[in-house]
Amino acid sequence: MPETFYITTPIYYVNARPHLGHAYTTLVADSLTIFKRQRGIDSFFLTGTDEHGVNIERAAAARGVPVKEHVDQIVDEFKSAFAKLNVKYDRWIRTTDGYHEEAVKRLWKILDERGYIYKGNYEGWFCPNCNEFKDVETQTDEPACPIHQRPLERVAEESYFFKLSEFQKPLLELYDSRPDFVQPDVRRNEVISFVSGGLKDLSISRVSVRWGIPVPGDPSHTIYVWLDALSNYITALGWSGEDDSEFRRYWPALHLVGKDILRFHTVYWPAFLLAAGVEVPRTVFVHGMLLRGGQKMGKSLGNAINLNTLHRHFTPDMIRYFLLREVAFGQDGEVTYEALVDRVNSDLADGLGNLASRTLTMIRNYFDGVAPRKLGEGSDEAAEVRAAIEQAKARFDEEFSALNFSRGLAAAWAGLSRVDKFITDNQPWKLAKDPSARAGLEAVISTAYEGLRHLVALVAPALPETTREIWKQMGLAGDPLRLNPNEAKWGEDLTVSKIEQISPAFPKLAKDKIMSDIEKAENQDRDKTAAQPPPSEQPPAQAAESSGAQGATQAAAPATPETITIDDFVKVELRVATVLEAERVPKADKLLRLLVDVGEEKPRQVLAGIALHYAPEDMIGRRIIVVANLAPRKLRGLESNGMLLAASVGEEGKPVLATFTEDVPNGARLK
RNA sequence: CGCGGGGUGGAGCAGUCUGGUAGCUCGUUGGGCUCAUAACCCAAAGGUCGCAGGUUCAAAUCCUGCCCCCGCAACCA
Repeated sequence: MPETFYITTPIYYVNARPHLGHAYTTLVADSLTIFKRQRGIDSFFLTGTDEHGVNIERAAAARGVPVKEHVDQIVDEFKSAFAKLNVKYDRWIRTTDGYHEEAVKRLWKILDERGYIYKGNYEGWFCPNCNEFKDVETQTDEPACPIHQRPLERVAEESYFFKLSEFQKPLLELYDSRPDFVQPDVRRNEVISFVSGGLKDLSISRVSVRWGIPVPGDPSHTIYVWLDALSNYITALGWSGEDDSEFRRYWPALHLVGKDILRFHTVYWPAFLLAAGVEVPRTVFVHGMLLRGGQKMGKSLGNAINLNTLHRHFTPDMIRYFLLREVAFGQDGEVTYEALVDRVNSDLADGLGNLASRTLTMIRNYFDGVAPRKLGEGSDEAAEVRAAIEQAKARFDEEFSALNFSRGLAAAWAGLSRVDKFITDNQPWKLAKDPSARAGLEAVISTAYEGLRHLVALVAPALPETTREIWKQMGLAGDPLRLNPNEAKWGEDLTVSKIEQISPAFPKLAKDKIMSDIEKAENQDRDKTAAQPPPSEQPPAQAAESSGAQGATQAAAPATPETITIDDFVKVELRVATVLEAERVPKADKLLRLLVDVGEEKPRQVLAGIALHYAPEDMIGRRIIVVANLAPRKLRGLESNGMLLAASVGEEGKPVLATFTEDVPNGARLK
């Protein structure tokens, strides 16, 4: 059977706008597909969108739009974002596609028939953003999702369960017998340790969610979105359908996923497949997160890299190359615009682009535009160049196959710089002035051209657009994206057409200007974001990262500055108070326990998260403003009866207490 | 003992699994060259690889202990 290659990205959850994180995984998959296709491997690249779940339902409702219309819009955004990045997937699956829904139902039936599904009752906490049930210690009345910091929902309902608990052993055997099933090893260890700790049966249906695939035979339930979503990897290929030829041809897959969705792909998904008697994936490769300022991108507003800003200053190839070269795939990677500009300038403009430019210019000037193909006897140094290129090709192949893109590209660039050195060492511009050195000149230029030809084909997966452009400028026929660099022979016969036009493939970027432009754009974004209503009012703002990457958290709806009436305002009872006592709350970094006199009979206990900026002793005797009619809330086991007012300063939201400069009695009301 | 990541020349990082001359990009200094996108080539300066022990012929790498930084979570009503 001929070798095939099937690669998938996560399907992206349509409650966030496409951002660099989505782009990252997708670009990697695209490049890897090009790499495989060059080598003659029958390949299939799948991506798509995950569109079911409570959260989507609610987001649509909040916008007052039918759910399908809502998701259609966001799907379009994803598609156009990827199109702009020059991504060429083979299929885009949507979990709302009819064929997918039918196949998921069939999967359910198989699991049911095989006895892995039973009906029970579920009671617990659910995060609508993660689409996951959470084990939380219920210290407070309203536990929040550890990832999204938003309130969890209490769910107590009838539910179907999947007997995940039966798969602890089979899964551990899988990890053990197939070390490459989960990669890299750090992740593998993480999963093994998780599964070793025991597996509970998994709730796989919801009665309160309508936007989903109905459970066969019991339409009051919908199928758990992760069961629905994960299935896409096989349903996309027609698994269990009328025509399952693609499934038989391409499955099992290489799944690229981010570390945030590790468990779904390495525990639940193979368990579902084992239960259904379907072959498990070939490999789940877990990549890291893109970071900015050491933080997961998008976490705090303002640090996300905006795709539009990126497109204004950089071509898709530059973005793609940068991500592949700069970030060690599998690890977290720091991403900055400055690093991007530097990379592009040194590797692409000064490196590849300049080598092409100088080589082609000499061909035009000395050979009337037709590349010489006479390598001649070949000096020792020419042989070295050839060896360097061969080595670059071998290493590139090895590293790309192992998904070490960064190292592969570094190897290619080592070859590139060997050619640069060769040109400089041999000074063809001097040979050109000496008619008797014609043969030598031909040999030098032929060698440089040949080196460039091999390198351009080699790095095509990382630079699909520009390598094509350079290829054309070089007067070469065919498509470097379809050429197997390993089959290209050194000095082989070629038809080379005359070099027509030489234009820089990568113009050098003006760093200072770009940096200042970007800064301006980012400040504007920030201002816009700041003007948005609070998250609870927004449609799908928070990113539930089904992407494996991180969220440029943006509002999907236009900003509508909210106003309140005077009636709303008078509901808030602000009163002057004096701090009587203050102390740190044990084991809490940020929390102070205050006893304040609000002019009532008894002082009140109020908790405040200001301990990082105010020492307890500084607080005593201070006159402050408290919100007096706020519902009591327990924090760290202590009841807080009110909230004190403070300005929130800077990005970190450093608190600065509100106070009076004149004498005001305790309990005085503010209005 | 909450979880995780990290500490490598001025900056940012790789290398650590599989011990064996400490590498890359940027920056700095000097030189060369002029075909090329003010680019390319050569040379140099610059590192106790967080600290302390241990294993070893040999440790950035393995083992033990410790220090520091950064996220996340628990607390920011």
